[in-house]
Amino acid sequence: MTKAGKTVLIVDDEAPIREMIAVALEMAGYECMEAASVQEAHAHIVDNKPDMILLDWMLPGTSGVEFARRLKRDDLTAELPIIMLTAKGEEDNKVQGLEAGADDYITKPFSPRELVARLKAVLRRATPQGIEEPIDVGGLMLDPVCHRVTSHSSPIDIGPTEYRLLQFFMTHQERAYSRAQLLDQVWGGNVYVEERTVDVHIRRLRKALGETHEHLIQTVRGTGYRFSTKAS
Amino acid sequence: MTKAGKTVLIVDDEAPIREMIAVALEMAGYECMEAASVQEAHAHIVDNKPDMILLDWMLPGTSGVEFARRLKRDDLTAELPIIMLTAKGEEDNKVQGLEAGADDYITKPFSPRELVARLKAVLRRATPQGIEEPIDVGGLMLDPVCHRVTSHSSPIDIGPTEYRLLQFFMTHQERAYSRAQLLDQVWGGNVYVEERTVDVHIRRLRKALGETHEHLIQTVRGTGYRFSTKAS
DNA sequence: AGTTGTCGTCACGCAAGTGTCACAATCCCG
DNA sequence: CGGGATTGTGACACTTGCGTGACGACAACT
Repeated sequence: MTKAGKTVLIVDDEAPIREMIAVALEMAGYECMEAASVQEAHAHIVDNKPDMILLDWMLPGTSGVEFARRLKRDDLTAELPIIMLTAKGEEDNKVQGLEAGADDYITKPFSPRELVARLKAVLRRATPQGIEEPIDVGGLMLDPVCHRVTSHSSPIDIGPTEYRLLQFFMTHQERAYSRAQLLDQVWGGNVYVEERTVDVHIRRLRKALGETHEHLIQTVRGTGYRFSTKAS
Repeated sequence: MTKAGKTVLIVDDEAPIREMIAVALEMAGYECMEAASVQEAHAHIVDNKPDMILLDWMLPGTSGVEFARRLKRDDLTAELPIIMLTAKGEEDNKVQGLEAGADDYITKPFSPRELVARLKAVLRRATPQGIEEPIDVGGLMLDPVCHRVTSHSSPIDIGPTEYRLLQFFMTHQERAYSRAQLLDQVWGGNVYVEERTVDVHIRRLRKALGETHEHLIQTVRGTGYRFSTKAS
């Protein structure tokens, strides 16, 4: 299961360094964008909306710190996580950097491994999860917080895909979806799988739900499937 | 009902300074205890359980930083807020001090007012050391006060990390956590370790719990883990 | 010095999950 | 009541994720 690769904007005036970082990050499954100056960076941020920024301390023109501070002041970009890069021996800048709003701070040289690890940590902290309420439909309950499905409080064991499928259905009841739509919504956009694969997972889900609840998933012939409490 | 005033332990080798600080704090409504050395301080911490520590940078024998680091490493005292005191001109130590685990940092000389303000801020931030009741789940008991885990009153030997992991689980039952979330909550946000490390500690914990209780920690495939009394 | 205990990482192997196919069952419309 | 189209179902190989043991690094203590 490939999760949606996060996009990272690398801001550094030295092209080789940018390249090196980009390669490292792409190997770790991230999307990369590069900018050599604050102006370029700003443009990227506006129209490509990266998930986080790697920002060099020393930059021509506006310095990195200055830029960081500016980003943090702007409401639109205040939430954007920033990791500052700095050359060795400038450790004193650390406090200054963090106070400017950077979320973390790495001194060059660093190992790709460390970079990726910190990046992960920062991104992890930055993504809050929506408050999720349990959904109950006639004794069939799905609790996103516990990641659990129960039928009259006895647990139902299903695989990850069936879980996502059921969750999607329960949050989108009474409406018919084509196999293509389900692939988009449940499997995630850019995966190529046969449409009939949906059928198989529907089958597995029905089986797991048992006679009590399987009728909730209805076949809409020639179209797809539908989750409904009303009989068809 | 304990009295409202928080207890502050002042650690400094110069008696006049300790006195001065003590007077200032008592006027602000705090209880004070004084220690001239690390040994004294340690004794006070163990049997008087102060709410926070004012720690001088320079101390005879073990230095203040060293002491702070030691306190933060020990689970029993890790939550204790620390404010470091240092003479002017040693600002470079700031980073070092904060990294050792200090929560704030004041340079001498300082006004009583500033001291009290910062102290208040730190105390406010500090996790309220709620009355820690033992948690019992089907014979498995974790006692935060004694820092001990027992299965039907026979002790279970686990490492610090497994202890924190178990404590987190027992105070957050029934809910599924990703490895990333566990790293945040149990390891602390600013640590950079592989996510699979969680697996290993889960394993060690399960092993230590034995067949009697290991089923309490459930694997949520594709997501993470969950502590639950209900069967999966 | 050595010893002990804990931690983080890795490599291997197994088991669960996934996607695809072939065939059976069913539907729908002429 | 055929016959083509559509969906249900079981089986299969392939992939992925997790459990597990081992190992080196490091710090604290002897």
